[in-house]
Parts: sequence; C-alpha cells; structure tokens
Amino acid sequence: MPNSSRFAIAVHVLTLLARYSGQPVKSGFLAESVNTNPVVIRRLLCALAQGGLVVSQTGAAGGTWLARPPEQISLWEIYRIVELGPLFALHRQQPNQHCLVGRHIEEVLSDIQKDTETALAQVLTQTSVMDVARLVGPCGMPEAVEEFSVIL
Amino acid sequence: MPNSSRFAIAVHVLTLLARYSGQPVKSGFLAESVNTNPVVIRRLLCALAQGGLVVSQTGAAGGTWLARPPEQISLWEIYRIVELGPLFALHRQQPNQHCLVGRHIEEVLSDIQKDTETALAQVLTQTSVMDVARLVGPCGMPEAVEEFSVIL
DNA sequence: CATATTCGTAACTACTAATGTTACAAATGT
DNA sequence: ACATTTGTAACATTAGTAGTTACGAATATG
Repeated sequence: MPNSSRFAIAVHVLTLLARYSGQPVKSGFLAESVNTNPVVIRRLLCALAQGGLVVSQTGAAGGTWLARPPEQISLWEIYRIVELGPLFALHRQQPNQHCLVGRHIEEVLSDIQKDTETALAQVLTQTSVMDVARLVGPCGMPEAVEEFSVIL
Repeated sequence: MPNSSRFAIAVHVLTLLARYSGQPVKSGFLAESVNTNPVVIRRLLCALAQGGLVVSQTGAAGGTWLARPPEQISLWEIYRIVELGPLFALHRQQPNQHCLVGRHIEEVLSDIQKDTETALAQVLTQTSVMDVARLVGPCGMPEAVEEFSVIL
C-alpha cells in the first residue's frame, strides 16, 4: 500500500487557498476541511512555502495564501515537493555482486524508475490547482472564511 | 510512492528465472543473488504463482520456473501483482462533507489517480522480463544453477 | 518404503514512515 | 499589553516491510 496521503492533502489545501484567494487562511480552518489536526496542515504548508507555492504569516490575522495564481501551479510541482522518493523502491540490501543479474539489475531498474517518473510528470503537469478548484465546484464566489465554521 | 522493494525484487527474481529457464530454481539460490532470506523470496514467489507468472514444485529437486516465455511477461503485470495500491494515497480520514472542496476533492483525485496509473501502465508494459534479462547481460548461455554457488 | 530436500505458511521480532497530539516560543495585528 | 497564529520540537500510535525461526506437506531418489 502506498504510503503518504500528503499529496492528496496538499492538493486539497491548495484548492481551498485558490477558492479563498486574497485572504489569509488559517491552518485550523484548513484542518477542519481536511478533517485532521492543524499541526499536520502547518507541517505541510511549511514544505509548500519552502517550495515557493504559498506564503504564510504569523500573528493575529495571520494565515496562508497562494504565492502564485492557481493557474500557474501544477500538480506535478506539488507532488515533487511533498512526496519524497521515487515511485517504487530499489533493493534495500545491495544485491550479490558475484551474480551477473545482481551486478546489473539496479542500473536497469533505475532507468525504468526514471521513465515512470517522466510519465507521471507528464500527466500531473497537465492539471493545475485552478483546474481542480473548478472541478470541485463553481469558482469565483468569494465565500468568507468565517462562513465555513458556521456551516460546520 | 509504495515503500516496498517488492517490485524490484520480483523483477530481479524473474530475470534470474528467465536466464535459467528450463530448470527449477530454488528459493535459496534466488535469495543468495538478491541478498536476502529465502522465506522472503518464497513469499514473493507465492504471489507471483497466484498471479500466474511462475510455477513452483515442492519436494527434492523442486523449485520455481516461469509459467510463460519471458517475452510475454511485462513489468506492468509484475507491478500489479506485487505492488498493491495506487501510486499515491487519498485521504485517510474522510474530508469534511460540509465543505464544498471536502465533498468533491476525493472524486477529482481519484480520477487523477486513474490517469497516473494508466501512464505508469503504458511505460511498464513496454518492457518484458526478457528485455531486462538481455539488458543485464548476454543471454542464452545456459549457466548451470550449481555454478553460481561455487562462484559465491 | 525411507529419507533427504524443498516449498508453503504461520508466528514473532525489528525497523521505518506516516500521522496525530501536546506544548511552547516567536511573530504580529488591535 | 494582549490575544492570535505560525513554526517547530517532542512524543505516542499505527501500519507496512522485511528478516528470522520453525514446521508440516509434497516429492524425487536410492
């Protein structure tokens, strides 16, 4: 089973930021929508900030917003930032170097790893955060951040 | 990204079986090449046998061999059998259904999941076990299974 | 038929990664 | 000043992977 759900959460969070663009959104609000702990969200936002996708501000009236227009943020960028490591792992222990297969299998697999990564990149590059925001529902209605906690 | 090295090990093992085709190969021999425990190999072979890629026989002079010519076994088949689950995970907890994004994000991500899986399949389908066996080294030299442990 | 060999599988341990949780310092608007 | 929010450390929990031992079942060979 695949490991982290960070990519899914990151897309979710960035989609929210796109829909509430212009306002600083708080980690607690995002956590409510994702249904997790605010610290989990802040950890993720920290990585996204270092990746240049969002900007955060501390203090009262602080929060996080997109660093760029959502049309210019592709899912591939998000994936690269939050999902460390390749699509499948190579050998944990080095294979037996006295065996012809053991001596060369890692390089062959490494090449295949690169091919799969390229294919994944091609797919994820085609979709932007804005695309996701539109798919989720009609965009442009500037709902207030406050409203949401009321509905909840 | 799946954290397991099962796919790498499976390709390694099947490549060995392709190179020693015709003979039943023992799990202990495969384990020596992979540099792990024979039980780990047998567990993997068990899955590959259920997936129809190999045949095993118990008892003295037993072992495992390919169920089909290696040209007819693609890496995608292997991946599907040993690497359970999609390329990236969705939310662990259900998102907040009172939020528009929370209500629809899973379906959007699920569609993207399918697209990435299709792309991965296209890449991995292009390579067969025979291709890997050839990349690893000159094929066709029917080395005896015995020789290997001597070299070791 | 008896025996040695090998697979299939259960049970247990060790290790690692992901996630949830609490706590608190630093920053910032009012 | 004070309340609020981020950034981050520390720790517990859970799940998945892999290594190991053990043993029954199957099977070739003498």
